[in-house]
Amino acid sequence: MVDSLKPETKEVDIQELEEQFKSFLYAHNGKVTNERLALLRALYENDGHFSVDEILDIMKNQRVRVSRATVYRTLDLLVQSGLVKRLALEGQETRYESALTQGHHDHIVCVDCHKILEFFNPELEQLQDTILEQHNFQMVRHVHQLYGRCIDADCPGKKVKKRGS
Amino acid sequence: MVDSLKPETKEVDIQELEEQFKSFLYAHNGKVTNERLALLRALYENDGHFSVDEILDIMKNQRVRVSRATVYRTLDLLVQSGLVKRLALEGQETRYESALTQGHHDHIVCVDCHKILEFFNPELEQLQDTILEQHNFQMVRHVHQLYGRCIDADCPGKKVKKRGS
DNA sequence: ATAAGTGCAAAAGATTTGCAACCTA
DNA sequence: TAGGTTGCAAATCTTTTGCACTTAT
Repeated sequence: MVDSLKPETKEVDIQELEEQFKSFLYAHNGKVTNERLALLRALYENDGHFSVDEILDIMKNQRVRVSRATVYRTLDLLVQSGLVKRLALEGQETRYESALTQGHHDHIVCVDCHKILEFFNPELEQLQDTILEQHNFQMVRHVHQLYGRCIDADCPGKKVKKRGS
Repeated sequence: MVDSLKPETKEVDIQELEEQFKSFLYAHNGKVTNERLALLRALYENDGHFSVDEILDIMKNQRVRVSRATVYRTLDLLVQSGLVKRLALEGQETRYESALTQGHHDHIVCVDCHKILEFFNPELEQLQDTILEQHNFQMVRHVHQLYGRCIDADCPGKKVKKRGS
C-alpha cells in the first residue's frame, strides 16, 4: 500500500534553536550577532520556502537592518549548521526553509503557479538507499522534486486553459 | 524485489535524428542551419553530460564555428523538441545530454569527483506517479538526483581521507 | 525577397568578494 | 584589542538580449 504522508510537524523552541546556532558558531570561531539571530528567527517564525528577496522583505518588515551580502553569508552558515535547508528549484530562485520544524521531506511544485507542497514517503526513501548501495555509493543527500500542474481554481495555468488559447 | 537497472540503451541513427529535428524546426517556423545540426550531432556523437563550455570545446575541435549565444539558443530548441535533456545539478553548471540514446533515467552524482551515473527503477517511477496523483497534480516531469560518495580509488574524496586531514 | 538566424557586445540576474569601518568576546 | 562581521560597491558567472549583418527558403 502506497502512502505519501505529509512530513511530521514538530514543535520547535526558538530559544533552543538559538542555542544550537550559538553552539555551532562557537565551534566554528564565529560570533553571535543580531543579524545572524534575526535571520534564524525570520525563517523559523514564518512558514514557507523563501527566496533571498523574500527574506530581505521579512526582515525589513521586522525593522531589522541587514545587507543582502550578510543574508547570503548567514544562510551559508545556517545551511552548514543543519538548521536551514537550501532548495534549488528549476526555473526559479534558490529558496530556504527551516530544517527542524518538519521531518525530512521532498517537494511537489506546480509549474504554473509555483505552489510548493511537501511529501514524505518511506518506501521511496528506502528505494533510494538501496539504489545508491547497489552502485557502491555512500548516500550524502538527495534531490527529489515532482513538477506538475495543480487542480486549484486560482492557478494561472487553469485560467489560460479555460480561454482555450 | 528492488532492482535498479541501468536505463536501456537504444541505437539511434543520426540521419533520423536530423530528420526529427528538421520536422520540429519546420513545425515551428524555424530554419535548418549548419550550427543547429552540428550541435545536435555534437551531443549525439559524444556520450556524456555536457556543460555549455564543453559543448563549445567539442564543436571547436570539430572545426565548427559557433557562438556561445547560438549554443544557448539552439539548446533551448533541442530541449523543446525533446531530443535533448537539460540537467540542473547542484553546485555545478547546467548540463545537457542526448535524450534518445537511453530510456528515461535519473542520476547519481559523486559529491567529490562529480562523476555521474544513471539509474532507472520502475518501482520508483510508479511511486512518484501515485504520490502526485494523491496530491491532485498532473505529472509534468520530475527531478531526482542522488548525491553520494563513490568508492573509486581515483576519486579525490578518497585521497583526502587517506591523509586523514 | 523576406523572415529568421548568427555573432558580438552589452545587459541582466544571482551570488561572491575586497575592503574600510564596526562590533563581539 | 584582536579577530571576526558588516555594508557597500565592484567583481564574477551564467544566461539572455538588442542589433546590424548574413542566410535559408
